[in-house]
Amino acid sequence: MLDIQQLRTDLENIASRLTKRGYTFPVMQFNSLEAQRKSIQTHTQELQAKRNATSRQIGIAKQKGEDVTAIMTEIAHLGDELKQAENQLEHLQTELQQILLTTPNLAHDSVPEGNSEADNLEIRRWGSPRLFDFAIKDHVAIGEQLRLLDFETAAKLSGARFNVMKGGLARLHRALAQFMLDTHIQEHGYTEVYVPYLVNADCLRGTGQLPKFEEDLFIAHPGGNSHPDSAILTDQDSCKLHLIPTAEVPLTNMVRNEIIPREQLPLKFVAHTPCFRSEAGSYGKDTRGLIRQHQFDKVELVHIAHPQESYEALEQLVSHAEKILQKLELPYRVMALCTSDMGFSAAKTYDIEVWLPAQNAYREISSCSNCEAFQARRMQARFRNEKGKPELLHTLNGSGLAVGRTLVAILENYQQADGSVTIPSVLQSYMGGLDRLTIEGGK
RNA sequence: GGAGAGAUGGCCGAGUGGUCGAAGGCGCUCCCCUGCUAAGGGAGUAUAGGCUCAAAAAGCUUAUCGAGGGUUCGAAUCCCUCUCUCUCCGCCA
Repeated sequence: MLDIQQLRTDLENIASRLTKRGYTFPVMQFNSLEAQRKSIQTHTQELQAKRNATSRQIGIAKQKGEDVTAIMTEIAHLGDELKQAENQLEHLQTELQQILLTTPNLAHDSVPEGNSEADNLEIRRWGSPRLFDFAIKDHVAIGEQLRLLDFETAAKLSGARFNVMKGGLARLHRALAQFMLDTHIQEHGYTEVYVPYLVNADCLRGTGQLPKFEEDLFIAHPGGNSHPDSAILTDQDSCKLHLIPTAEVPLTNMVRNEIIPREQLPLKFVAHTPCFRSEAGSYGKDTRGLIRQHQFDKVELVHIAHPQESYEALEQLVSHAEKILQKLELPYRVMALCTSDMGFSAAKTYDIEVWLPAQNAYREISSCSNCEAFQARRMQARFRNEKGKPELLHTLNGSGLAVGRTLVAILENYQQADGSVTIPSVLQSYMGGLDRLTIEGGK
């Protein structure tokens, strides 16, 4: 959420900066609502002040035993007038709030301008793609031939965009998550956190998924839709829980409505969770394989930082995610997303893209963003600054990494001519010493 | 699932219709006193808005006592709904 003060005083500048992100801010509507809000709020508060003063007088008069009927008749219709004004004001505030809640964050000055992902800027590359002297298979072919990856069974259980992994592959998947968590808590100073996978609407509003992107989420009603309360309470947040689309949501919302002591900053959290996404807008995209699933695991990194330190924190966050790929010896590149390619809440985003031989391309495996105060303002997440006053924090998040996609990268980059897959050396201890996935070993 | 108790400022805690944004205490900040330390005296100490103002400062003002409704001229206080916490019983991975 943007700062409404800033919008009032610097509207044209902000609107033009949002245009660079491909967002058209409703300037006229905002101005008109603001003008109305101003006059009606002033009017409302005058009426409230009058009511308060009069009521106080009545109290004093009654204590003295004086007759109050004169004062009472004087403000007889104040109540109705006030109620009407309050209703109008509330209506306007809601509309303004709606605009604020659906306006994306402003891009940081260092973000490259652009109209599509083609305008993203490559920052650096690490490693070089392996040369193959046999026909490269994609991860689906590799996994299915090893009989460790089973989309047919997954479809029977749940439908498209789900997967079933077995044997060594399931274990490798688990090993990856463990390895990532261990690296972040032991080498990068993160606090491991276990979080709920179902969260309330306030959380999703806090991180920016709601109200704009509800169609991307899965919703869970207690007792399902036949729940006796669901008919009446459908619109209320209380009976609606959403499956988390990323652990960013619960991790970041841990500081919602909190004031964090300065000396505790930065907070660095890591969690391994499943993520659930409806992928409503991506029909026909990445339909093959593990790349785009309704359910996938991710190890998520979140920083809660002092505003002056958040851009330094972003660089650290990216380097922490990169470290995982380096240890796994997977080639990757780091991209600075351009203005039009960034997510709703981000002020600046780096994507890490891993090399996938079968696609002959780098594909996103991590996205690391500094949201500055955008989420913190929605969440009222603050710290006590040097003057002792509460001030909005900066929040950052990044994948460290997406486990499913990392698995894809390992299968494809470590595939062998005989159809087996060697296991990266850092993972072998997590696999009971196993160094290779084979058909025989998968049983 | 059954029975009961509760939710007040950074913390503890008083407050059951009227100058209550809220006593008192702790903590914190500043000042005074004091060889040092300890003790003592005084002042201050919530948050988010709005308006005035070029701006700062300041002033005026509104809202907030778990959340949302209601009653009332007036609600921390009364009524309703919800959420959460605690105690006891039952059930349970």
